[in-house]
This record gives sequence, C-alpha cells and structure tokens, in this order.
Amino acid sequence: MDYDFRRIEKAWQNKWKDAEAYKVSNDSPKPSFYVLDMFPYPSGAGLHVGHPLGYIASDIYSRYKRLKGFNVLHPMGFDSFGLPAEQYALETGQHPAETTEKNIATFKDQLDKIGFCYDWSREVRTSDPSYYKWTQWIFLKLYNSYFCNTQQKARPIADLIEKYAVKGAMPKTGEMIPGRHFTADQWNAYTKTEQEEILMKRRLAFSAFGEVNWCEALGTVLANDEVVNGVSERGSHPVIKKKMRQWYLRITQYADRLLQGLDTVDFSDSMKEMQRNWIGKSEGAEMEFSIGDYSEKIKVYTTRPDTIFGVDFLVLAPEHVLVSQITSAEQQHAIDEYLNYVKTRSDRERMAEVKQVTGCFTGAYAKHPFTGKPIPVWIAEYVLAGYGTGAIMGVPCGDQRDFAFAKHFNIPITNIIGDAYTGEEANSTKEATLQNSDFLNGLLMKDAIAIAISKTEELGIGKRKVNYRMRDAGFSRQRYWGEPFPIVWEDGVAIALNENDLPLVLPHAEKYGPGPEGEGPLANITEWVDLTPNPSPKERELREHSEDQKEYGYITSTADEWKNTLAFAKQNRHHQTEAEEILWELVRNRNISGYKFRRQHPISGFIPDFVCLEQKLIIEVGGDYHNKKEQELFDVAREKWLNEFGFEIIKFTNQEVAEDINKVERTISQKLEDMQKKYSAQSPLLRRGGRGEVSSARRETSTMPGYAGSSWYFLRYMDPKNDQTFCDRKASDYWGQVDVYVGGTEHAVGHLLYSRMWTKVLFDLGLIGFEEPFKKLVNQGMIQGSSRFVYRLNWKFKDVSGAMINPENLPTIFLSAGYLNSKSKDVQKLLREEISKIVNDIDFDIDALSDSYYYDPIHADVSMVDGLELNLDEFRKWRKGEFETAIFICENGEIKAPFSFDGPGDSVKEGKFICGSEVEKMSKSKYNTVNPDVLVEKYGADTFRMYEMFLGPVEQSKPWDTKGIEGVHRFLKKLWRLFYDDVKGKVWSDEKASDAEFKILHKTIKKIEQDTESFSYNTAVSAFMVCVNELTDIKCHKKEVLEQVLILLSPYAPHISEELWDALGNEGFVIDATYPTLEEKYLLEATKEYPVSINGKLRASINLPTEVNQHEAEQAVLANETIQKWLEGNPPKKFIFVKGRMINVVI
RNA sequence: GCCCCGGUGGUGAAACUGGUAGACACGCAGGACUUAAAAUCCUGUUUGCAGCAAUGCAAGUAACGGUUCAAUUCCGUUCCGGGGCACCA
Repeated sequence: MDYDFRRIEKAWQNKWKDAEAYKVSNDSPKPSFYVLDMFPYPSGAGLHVGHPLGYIASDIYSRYKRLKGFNVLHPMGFDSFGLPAEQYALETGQHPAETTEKNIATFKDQLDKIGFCYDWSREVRTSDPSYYKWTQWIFLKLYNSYFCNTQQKARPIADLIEKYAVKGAMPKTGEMIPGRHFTADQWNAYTKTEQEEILMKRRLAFSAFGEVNWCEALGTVLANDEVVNGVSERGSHPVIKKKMRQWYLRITQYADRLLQGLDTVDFSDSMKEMQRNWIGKSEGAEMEFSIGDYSEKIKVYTTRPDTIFGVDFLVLAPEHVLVSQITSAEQQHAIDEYLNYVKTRSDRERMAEVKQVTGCFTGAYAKHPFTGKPIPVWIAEYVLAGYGTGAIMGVPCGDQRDFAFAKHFNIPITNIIGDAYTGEEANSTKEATLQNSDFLNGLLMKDAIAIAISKTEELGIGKRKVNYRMRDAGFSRQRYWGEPFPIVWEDGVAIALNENDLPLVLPHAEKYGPGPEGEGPLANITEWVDLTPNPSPKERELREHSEDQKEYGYITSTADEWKNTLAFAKQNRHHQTEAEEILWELVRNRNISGYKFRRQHPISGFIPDFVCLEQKLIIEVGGDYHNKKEQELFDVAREKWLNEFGFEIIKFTNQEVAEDINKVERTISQKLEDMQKKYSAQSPLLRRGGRGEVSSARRETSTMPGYAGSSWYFLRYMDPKNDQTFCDRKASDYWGQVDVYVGGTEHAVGHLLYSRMWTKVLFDLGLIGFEEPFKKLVNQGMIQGSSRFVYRLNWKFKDVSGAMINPENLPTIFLSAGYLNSKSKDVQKLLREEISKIVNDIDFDIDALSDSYYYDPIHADVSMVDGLELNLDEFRKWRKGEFETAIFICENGEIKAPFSFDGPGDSVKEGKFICGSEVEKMSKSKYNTVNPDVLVEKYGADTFRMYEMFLGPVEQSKPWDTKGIEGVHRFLKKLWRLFYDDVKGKVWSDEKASDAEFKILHKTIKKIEQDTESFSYNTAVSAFMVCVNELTDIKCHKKEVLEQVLILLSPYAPHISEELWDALGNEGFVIDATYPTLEEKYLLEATKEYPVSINGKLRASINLPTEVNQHEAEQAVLANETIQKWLEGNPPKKFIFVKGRMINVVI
C-alpha cells in the first residue's frame, strides 16, 4: 500500500469538515488560548508560497496547544477593503465587491488545501457591512471620546461637555488665553457651531485641515508612495501640497502609554525599537527669546538646554508665523526671494540634498534670555515647521548642522567647552565640561541639562517639554473602497450618525474616478451624499435662478421632473379638501410643539399632504380616491420608498379630522415626541433636537483607511456573529489578549501601533478588559522570489553612417546571461559578429556603446526555467507568443532561431540559454511567484507544510527554493513504511516496546515539545527525521511507539497522522488525542562518552559512568593512552571536569 | 548619518544560559537492486597535508585583536549584507 497523499488529504479534509472538527466554542472548561495570523488582503494574484509560512507556523502551534488540552481560537478572515481592488475597478469597471468576493473564494480554496485548522464559522471580512458596522461604531466611540489629561485615559466627550457647562475651561495657573480658556457662562453662550469647534479639538477622532498631495492633472489626492520626485507616479504630473479637510486619530495623546505598553509585551527587540523610533519621544526644554520691540516671543525647542550660553543664532522654519512680522525692511527682499525658493522645493528635494546649506537672515535680533546678548534670527529650510516649535537655537560648537550653518554664513562661533571643541567640527557629545556659561560653569554637560531647565523655569523664560516625532494619524482617504464615515456635515458642522443608523452602507458606485475638488469617488453619488432637505419655495426660487448650481432637491433627478412636480404641488394647494384645510389650520405656523409643517411639499416625485422636515414626519389625509385598488398599491410603494429615506407617515381619514381635531392634534404631537426621542441627540437631517433647519447637509465623502478594519478584527473573531455589540464583554474576557500573533514586520509601525491604540481606547471606555492586544508577537520572515531574467538586445544602435537603426523590422534577440557576464570588450565584438550572421544587410557600430546600454533585462516566468536554464519552447509560447520568432544567443555563442540561416550550423547544437537571477520581492509582475497549489498537488499538503518549516527559522527571510522539498517528501514516505511495507502490507505490531525504542520516542517528545514551544520548527522537522531514521534502523514497527509519534507529528503533518492513527485502529481524530508525556527515565544513561580536550583541543574520547565524580574521571583520563602520550610524563597543570559535558586537561 | 538584525561547507541550515563546530536535508560522487528508468537502499562529502587504509596532524564559524582552562557564542575595532528612521533641534 502506497502513501497516496492525494486520497488521504482529500478524505481527511472532508471528514474534519463534516465533523466540524475545528469549531471552537466560547464556553469551555478548558483554559483558553488564542493564536492569530495577520489576515491577508485578498489580492487577485492569489496565494503564493510566501503567505503560508506564517500560517503554517501558527497552525502548528494551535494544533499543538489543542493537544496540550487548551481550547484554542485560531481564526482566519480577510482584510478586504483596499486600494488594489479599487484600482482594478478603475481599469476594468468591475465592482470591487465582486472581485473581492471572487478573490476570497480563491484564497479560501487554496488555504483549505493546505489543511489549516481554521474555524471558518468565525471568518470576518472588513468589507462586509455586518463587520464594518462595528468599525463605524468604534469610530463613533473615538469621535465621542476625548483624552483626559488628568486621568491619562479616554473618557466620553459628554463628560467634557458637562464640565464645560459647569466649570468652563479655566487655566490651572496664569491668565486666561482667549480661544483656549473660557468660563462656564461663556461656554453656554456659545452657538452650537462654536461649541462643536472647541470639542473637535479634543475628540479622539477629529477633523482638521491637513496637507495632502494634490495632483491637478489627475484631479485626485495621492498617497505618499504614489508621488515620485514631486510628480505623480502615473503620468508624471506635477503634485502640490494642498490643504484639505481630513480626519485624524489623536494617537499622539497615547504616545506615552504606547511606549510604556511595550515593556509589557513579548515582541522582538527590533520591533519594539521600531515603534519607539516612530513615537520618537525626546525630552528637553522650550525656551523663549524676545525680539526687539515685539511682544511676541520666539519659542525654541531644544534637547540640550545645557548649551544655552553657546547660542550664536536662532533659525526659524520658513513657514514660521513670525517670519513676516520680524523681517527688517532691508532684508525683506532677500527673505521674499528665499521664501520663493523654498516653495519650489518638494520634500523629496529637501531630503535628497541633506548636506546643502541654505538660509537667509531676517534682519531681526533676539535677546539672549540670560546674557541679553543680541542674537541674529535666520530662516532656513533645514528647520521643519512641523517638529517642536518650528524654531531652534543654533549652537555651532555642539551641533554639526548648526556648525555647518555658522561656517557657511560666517557667523562667529562661541566656544563653551574649551578644548573639547576643535574648531574643525562640532562636539555633539554630552561629555564635555562647560565653560563660559555663567551658572553652569564647570559642570559636565549631561549634568547641566537638568540644572539649566530648572533655572529656566525659575526665571519664567522657558519650561520642561517632552516632544514626540509621531504625528496624529491621518484617518481619511479620498477613495471609494473603504468604510464610509458615519458623519454628516450640516452647515459645516460635523454631526455623527446615531448608533441605530449603522451600518452606513457603502453605496453602489458605477464609476470610481475622483470627485470634484479632490473629494473621493463617493462625492459623485449625489443622491447619497446630499441630504439637504427640500428647499423652501423662496430658497428654491433662488437656486433655480442660479445657472451653474442646479439643485432641485436631494432626491429629485431631473430639472423637468422637479418643475412638473412643483407645478402640480402648487395646483394641489389651491384645491384643498375640507379636511386638509382644517388640518392645515392646526399645524401651520409651528403650532404643534413648535415644529414647522409644510403642505403639498414635493419630496422628489411625491407630494405628501403635510410634512415636517425637521422630524421627517408625513401626515396624509385620506381622500375618497385612496380607496381605489391601484391607488392602494401606489400608496404602499410610496410608503416603502419614503421609509427608506427615513420618513415616517401617519394617516387620518377625513372623518377623523372632521370629528375630533383634538384627538388628531394629540396623535401628531405624541408622534413628534416619540420621533424626537427615537432619533434624539445627533442624528442628522433635522432629526436633531434643535428647532433650526439646515441649509446644507452632506455626507462625509472620504472613506476610512485600510487600517481601520484591521485595528480591531482580533476582537470580532471572539464573537463574530453578534449584532448587538462589536464583541460581547463575556467573550473578550474569556479569550483575553491574543496569546500569539504571527505576521510580517512590514506592519511594525502601522497596523500594530493603531491596533494597540484602539485597544487602549476600548479599554479606557470599559468595553474590554485588557489594554494590549497582543501578548506575544512572532515575526515571520519574508519569502522572497528568485527572479529570472533574459536580456533583450536593445536596437538603439547607430549604424556606421551614424543614423539610428530602426528596430521595427529587426528580430528580437535575447542574450544569455553568461554571454553578458564575460565583461570583456570582446563580448561586443562577438555580439556584433553574431548579429551580423542574423541580419546581413545592416552594418552597425556596436563598439561605441557602453555595455549597460545595449540590452534590457526582462523578467521571465520562473515556471519556464529549470534552475537557470530557460525552456525556449515554453518561452516562445509565453505571453500569447510575443517572442515566438525571437532569436536566442546561447551561453556558448550558439544561435537558436525558429528559422535556418547560415550560422555555425553543423556543429553539435547543445548551447544552453542561461538566465540571470536576482532575489526580489515575490510579486506577480516580476513573474517570480510560486503557487502553493502546484506543490500541494505534486507532493501533498503535509510535505508542503513541513518543507516550508524546514527551510529555516520562521523569522528569517529567505528566497524561495523548491529543490529541497524531495527530502521532506522522502521522510514522509519513510514514515509510511514504518506502517506499511511495499510487499508485506501492514507491518505494525502490538508487541511491547523495548527501552531502546522508548528512548528514541522520549528523546523525540522532549525535542519536539521544546522546539514547538519556541517556534523552532526547522529543527523540529529534523528531529522527526532523526526519529524515523532511527526507528527504521532498528526496525521498530510497534504500535505503542508509533502512535505516540503520530500525535507528535499531527500538528506538522495532520493528514498522514490522521490516516495512520485511524489505520492503527484508534477511535476519534488524532487532533483530539492527548499529547504524550515525557518520561525522563528512558533518557537516563548509565555511561557517557566524554570528550577529552588537551588545552581546549579535542584529543580523545572516553566512556565513563554517568555518576562519575571529578576524581574518578581524572584517574580514568590520566590512564588513557592518548592522553598519556600528550602529557609526555608530566602531571597536568589543571584538570577541568564539567559533569555530563566534557573534560579539559591543561598541560 | 543614526538605530536594529545578521555574516558558519557547494546550498538551506544546526549547535540549550561559553563546553565534541557543521545535526537534519539538498546537491554532488561512488555503489546495490533493475534489461532500463522510476522508486528504494548503502557509502563518502569543511579545507589542506600525510597514509593503501583505519587514521593522524594542521587550519577553520566575515577580518583583526582581547577575556577564558575553553569562544560561532562574551568584549573591542574594521569590512560586508538585510531592515527601519532620517536636516527631529
């Protein structure tokens, strides 16, 4: 019986599925364990061999923990919002939802073939409304929270509002600063708009103006990596910085807690370091310098207040607000010129020429806060407006950039550290002793820092200050395929939707191009965006007269329709029924609870009898004609339609109105009251408690960035189906933190930082019980692709007359790598000869060209290459035969062409075409991807799993190479033969195992357990190989031993383990077995082969009892022949005995 | 420039807190079985020198130096590769 992996794997995958073997319950007496993978973006290219590396690692760990008696949560889902799907939609017109759906199906199919133990019933997809409902919900939590500086945590914004209303915002010390401080009375007197503006400055999710990369030609906002050298990546159009309203997360408030939290988690040092760098905390002081007669002072930020007496100049960022004020008349022209120069420089340029010194003197002088010495004030682009205060103090003897600046502009340099400053370069250490520094004289610089700060604070010229490099996180994207913001802008004020109104479903789009004014594609879906209620007749008049602003109500489509409806409505108003007249008298003039009603007011094509737009309440009075059959149907349809737009309808019959108008009144006002309650607080579109109507209401047209959905998905897995809350507190308390999180380093500062922040906010608000999401992080290395290149001759040659050769009629010629690698000048001559054989009628000059110029490297698909040798037949068929007629010049100069010519001809044709190779990122566009399906098909999932692990340590990046997979496959076949013999069939027996056999088993148990715990899977695989090799060597076929080995192996190779486990006659799945217990007694040895070194060099090896003591060992060693030979009769100087390890004799 | 991580046979790699460097596998070479192939199995495989051989000696973990009875492991300097940050005051 052969190892038929195809049958086995399929069979067991089905059995697991049928038995729901991987379904996990939130209710279990077992201890919980949570193993998580970073969920993938389902790209159209499908899975490549790089993806499963981490998945296999986590799968092994999950299965291992399960065997160890844990209730293991090991889910998988899809990060399915994102740019690639949108880009694809732009190109092909296919809706991202469709392509995403398709891609996910492919991914799942591929994943299932590898035999992962995911509980698919817990799958999440970030683009699914039932998921992003809660992303939006958490966004609202962020929006409706602020960071309380006293408690250092998030609190509901309602608390802040209450505080403002009762106590205002008063300064702790000092005077009130207008715009920042206010009394409770002032707060209460502010308009809603003013209050909202103040609150926006505290909300954890907030909107503000920020700079974006704006490309006029493309009419769109670009991400940083879509901008290359100041122009757009697509089309090379100019890109400028433009201020636009954006959303942000106030992550800077969490900087300190994010920093502290790192000490509580088990991440790699480099990962922690990266996060620390990103947060970029620096401690220093802010100091104030007064300038001439101006009341305003220049604030500088410095980490080196100890060098305050070495200040020779101040430098402001060119964008600094004070620049225009302090510039002197003489310098005005020079400053203007410099500012113009700066404007032309992109960030990239500024970065590219780091060493270039530019700047301009403002003509102003600041006063040194201690000495009173006048200090020139400059501006220079090396000072960044966005960091610190946008101003620095220049200390040339202590800072290399300041030094270069002073030298360049001939500013005299003050030396405050004596000999420690050479005059040749700045001394930026903190080790020198200060001189020339008044009260700091004689102090070491690093000690002087604290003293300088306290003195500064004492004199009121500055204060201690902590700065962070991290900026608030941009949270809006001008894109389509993302979560819409649950925000409506009413007259410029952001109003959040009610939780009840979620999810705000992403509307279907037909086009994905940018909207006007840099807005996202959603801005083009007018009927979705514009929630402005129908205008009053007066406003309507106004609007109709303005030609370029054709607005006809928010649900109305065409101008004509609207005109007709209007006319019809007007007509209706002149033909009121009696009941309508009575009702109108009742509701008009804000008669009922102060709500304004309109009669016969068109809402799109419909004309309700009465409507209160504030609460979206419609009153219909039944006329006789409503009894007709078709009218009834129409009414139903209309009601449904209006409901969709949030309108509610109450109906009265003529009779009711006529008979008891009081009852009618009560009904209406009750209804209004109910509706106000129901849609209380912040629901948009006049459903607010307020009385005023709005003149414009537009939905936010940006969408959330990719990291929104991924910032909390690990919580959703715990309670994926819950439609009451994002994740029940019981579920999150049961599972707690993610015990092991496996993923790539590329998310070090993005995803990991954001999800850590979200977790902290949710924790602060009491919604979950832990404040770090991931207890342990395992970084999987990247599997790189090994690309193959062919080199196409570039026909940009001049012929001998100097004219360019026209390549169009010339054949495509490919050069073999070795041909090019022989870097000699001869290659060109040789090549010229070869080409002349092919193309007889042109004579050209190749010698003049540099070798880098005459060929283009082209990626060849790795599947057509065996090692480095290109399969020419396949290559000719590739890309729909694009290179069908190409000519290949092989390694040995042989020419292979699809036609015959008078070449070297008759000689034996065995030239190989060798490709160039390079290690690059695995990507479809580089044709270097390897699909796991192919390998699974050829060797089986178990082989594939074990091979990926065998490749090397999980954390290590390595180029993909298939050549070793045979070895792993052989191992599994060898394992199989312990159970089944080719000839004899089944060979296992129930015999009692010997100690020697148990020793092999328990040695393996020990090693596998250790290695699995420490994610050292490559060595674990090798331990399995050793085990099987040894069992084979001693012909052990005993069930007692083998079935234990199967349990050990099942996390690594679940299918074959399951098959053999079953064959041995066991009940149930091996995945539910109990992990073998290590019994040390089998590992004890009576004797040990001790290596004996002389002076650290291994000379002999002697067998000693395990329980030997140093004296006995010494005697045995000295009696040894080889050792005696080395001792040459002398006694050893020293005898070192490490029990159980080795012996070293020093002579 | 700064901060991390790494550098070991022809290749992927192993070596627990300093204690037999190269486990395991690939590749290669030789052999067995076979008409042949596939599959399987066996032997060898760091380098140099000596030997018919078992084996012995020497060198060897990027380079140099140090600590130690003993260094791939700890320390210092330099070189190379990978990743991150970058006029951050």
